[in-house]
Amino acid sequence: MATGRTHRPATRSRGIPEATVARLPLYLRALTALSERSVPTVSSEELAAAAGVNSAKLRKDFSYLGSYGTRGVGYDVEYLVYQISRELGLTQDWPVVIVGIGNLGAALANYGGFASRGFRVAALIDADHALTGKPVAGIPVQHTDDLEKIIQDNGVSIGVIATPAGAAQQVCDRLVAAGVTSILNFAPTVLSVPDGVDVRKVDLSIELQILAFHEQRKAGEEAAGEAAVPAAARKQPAADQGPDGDVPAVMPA
Amino acid sequence: MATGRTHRPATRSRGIPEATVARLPLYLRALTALSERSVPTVSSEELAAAAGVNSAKLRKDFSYLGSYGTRGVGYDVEYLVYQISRELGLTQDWPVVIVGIGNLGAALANYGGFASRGFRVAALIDADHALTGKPVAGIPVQHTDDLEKIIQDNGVSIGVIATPAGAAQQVCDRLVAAGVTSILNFAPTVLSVPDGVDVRKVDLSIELQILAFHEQRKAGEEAAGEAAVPAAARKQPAADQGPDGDVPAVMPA
DNA sequence: CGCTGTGAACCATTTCACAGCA
DNA sequence: TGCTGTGAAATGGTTCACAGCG
Repeated sequence: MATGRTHRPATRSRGIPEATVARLPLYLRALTALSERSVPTVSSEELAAAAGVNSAKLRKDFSYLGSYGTRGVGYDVEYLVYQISRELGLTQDWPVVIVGIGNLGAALANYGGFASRGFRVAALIDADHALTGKPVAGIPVQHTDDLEKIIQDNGVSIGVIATPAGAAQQVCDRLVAAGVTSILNFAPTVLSVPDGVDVRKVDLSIELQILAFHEQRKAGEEAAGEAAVPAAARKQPAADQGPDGDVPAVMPA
Repeated sequence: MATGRTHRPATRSRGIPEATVARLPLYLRALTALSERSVPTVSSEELAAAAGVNSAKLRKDFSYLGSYGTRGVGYDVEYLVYQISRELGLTQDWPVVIVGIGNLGAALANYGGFASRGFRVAALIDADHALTGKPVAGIPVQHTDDLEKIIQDNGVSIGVIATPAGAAQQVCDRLVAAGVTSILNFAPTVLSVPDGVDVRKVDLSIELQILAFHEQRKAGEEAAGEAAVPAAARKQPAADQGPDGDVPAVMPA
């Protein structure tokens, strides 16, 4: 979900639904694997299984791109790989900067998945002078002072923020001012950006919390009756009121 | 969204929409920040701004939890923190294991956001004997051989997979067999799991590809020269290199 | 009066089911 | 005949707009 105020009201011309765009990389990955095994064609059923979706959805998705299949046969793997790559803009080179070279930033710099598609880590940037010049994943870290120059010299339009939360907005502002128009944010903060700038966020803690929600519910169902919930809680900075079951509760204070 | 074949047919009783659940951690984070600043109450408008959503959505979301606000006033911060925490299951302790202690696994182990909520890193597991016993983030890495025992001894129900793609399904199967019912997957693979097991995935490469799609489109619009997005993005025309020739993204390890 | 809570309208996405082509 | 491509229905989510309460 793009976070920024990026609600393009009506994506003119080739309006591909956002949900479809989000699945294209999935199809691409599955197709790439098939391509490596020299599989010439796939049916929507097979490809859907490999991508983890159902076949009707896949066919509908592809129908937004055009009619690239052959009835009675399926899809040509190589051809589809190319079409999807092109649609995603992966047939061009995307220089990317990573700002914040801590544990996570270093992991990202080393992540093979970047280079393998159209992405290229153009620079690593950190505010810590002690890191400046030190190579991480074979690339010397540069100092934040030079951020603007780095962006401009490399024609970077995509930035990755892996700084602590406190620094993220500031870094974001500088990236945007320097010309970056797409940001992948790993810092646990809501970034505000001007219109026209896309932000996507990845938040580990949020993902875990969503899992916890479902996990909790499973535990509840399991113990059919009430009064279940194992030895719970160790958290309680909560408000005065705070039994367990949801009392019709009225606000305290 | 949860990836696994986890279509629970009818979430009875407290049917909180998935989309709402996904936003609760966002609200919680914003509320926690307010709580730290000792702000007693917030309006839906203010809280929505802090969480990066609009106020109508926020109010609708909260209405699924119950009526925790006061008309004419707003929401009591502490009380809401408690209610949302409880709803998400964060009032209990969730031991988590991280499998695959490469760059990413180490970054995750060091990630403060885990511990700060109800999550506790119960164990780090890796297949590399050279790592066994070595402390990462203060926790000694254990060997994959002991995976089942570790899961059971610690009562772990949430597992994080940060292994290379090739090992992910196997690790997943073992985790599930040992009793794990929620998985956060960082490996670029579609995991198949039995019903009742939730899988969420985080894929860096996919996020970047989605950004690239929008970025490419911006470049196109710009060329059309309209009274649109001023964004001064520039990117290398880039050699429209071959359609394929890319390697499957493999996670660092 | 101000702000929450919520029915109802609206919009996006998914699923169904089948027509139509190779 | 088999599988794609796609209208149409169903579902899920968002936004509107205002009634109702503190």
